[in-house]
Amino acid sequence: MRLGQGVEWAAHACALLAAAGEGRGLSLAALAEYHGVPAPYMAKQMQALSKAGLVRTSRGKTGGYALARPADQITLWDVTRALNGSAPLFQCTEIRQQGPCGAPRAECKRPCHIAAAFAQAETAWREALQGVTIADIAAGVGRDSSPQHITEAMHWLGSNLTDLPNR
Amino acid sequence: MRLGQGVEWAAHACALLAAAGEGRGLSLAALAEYHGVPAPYMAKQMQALSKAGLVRTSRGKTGGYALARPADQITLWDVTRALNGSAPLFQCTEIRQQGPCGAPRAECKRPCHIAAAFAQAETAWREALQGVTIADIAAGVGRDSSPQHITEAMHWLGSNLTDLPNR
DNA sequence: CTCAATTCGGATATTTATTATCCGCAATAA
DNA sequence: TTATTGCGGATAATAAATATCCGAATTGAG
Repeated sequence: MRLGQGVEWAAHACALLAAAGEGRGLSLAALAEYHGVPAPYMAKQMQALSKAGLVRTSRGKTGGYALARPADQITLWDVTRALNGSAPLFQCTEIRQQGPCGAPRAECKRPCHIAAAFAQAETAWREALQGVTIADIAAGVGRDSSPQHITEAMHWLGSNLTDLPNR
Repeated sequence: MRLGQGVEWAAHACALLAAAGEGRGLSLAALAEYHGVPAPYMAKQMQALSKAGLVRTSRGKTGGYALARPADQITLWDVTRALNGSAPLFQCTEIRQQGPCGAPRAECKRPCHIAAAFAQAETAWREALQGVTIADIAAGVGRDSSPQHITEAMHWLGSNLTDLPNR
């Protein structure tokens, strides 16, 4: 089992958009080029973010993507759910009701203990992701990078930024 | 993304073996029949449990499976890892090093912040599963079942149990 | 001690989901 | 109007999970 790598791409894209600043965005081509990934597939991830309301878009000559709300109000869980869906990791098929000694339906009002345990574990996972925002990620990256690298990246950003209309 | 249903089957099988008692086991055919699942595929799950050392096996005329250690020393994480592997849910492909502004290797000694956040979330998930044992599951099932159902299941167990050699 | 019954174990097809891509349509700014 | 951009559905290629089979090993009975 493995989380789709689209989640990774989308998270990096959000972090980059956070660095772009409020109301400013990047085109799909710029996002794909910055991360060195194929544009058509990156498009799919960005569309998912748009559909989930995490980014806002503008079409046309100066179109592109920008964060729909401040970076400290977008969590990694939001991104994960947008791309990977919110379906539970563990899906109970109620095999306790099958077989020669299957439990009668009357005793199955509450979920199976195994399913309940997995649901609780998944909640712990989700809450951990909800505690990390895109702003946290962006701040961390800035802290780890050398001033030289930051200058280089900011220059690249400056020549690719686009102002999005005030929604 | 979804956890394989083999995990569910294996967890139920372990709970049933816990009810069988110390040193007693069930054949593959019995395990499959009890849960109403195809035997050949159940075999695959049991083999994985055996390979991970969670159950011990005995071949021959009176062979079968039994728990390798007390049920309160086998956690749901053990079962999950045995069947699903211990590979991380989120696999970082280090795209921060790619593209025109790729981070130099010298700044990538520590893991990417996004990967670190997912690793932390996965730890929370793992620790939750480590806190639930097969004994907990078995006790919970017993608590939820009617005396009538328990009697029925115990009778079925009694006519299918097999004593495994003292390893 | 031999043989036959019964089991586990690894290797093998089939099905399903994910990944990756393309092209026509709608929308926007110059 | 026109060039440019994102959106959406449809479509191959790839990986994973599912389901199954047959050989090897072991045990109990004869």
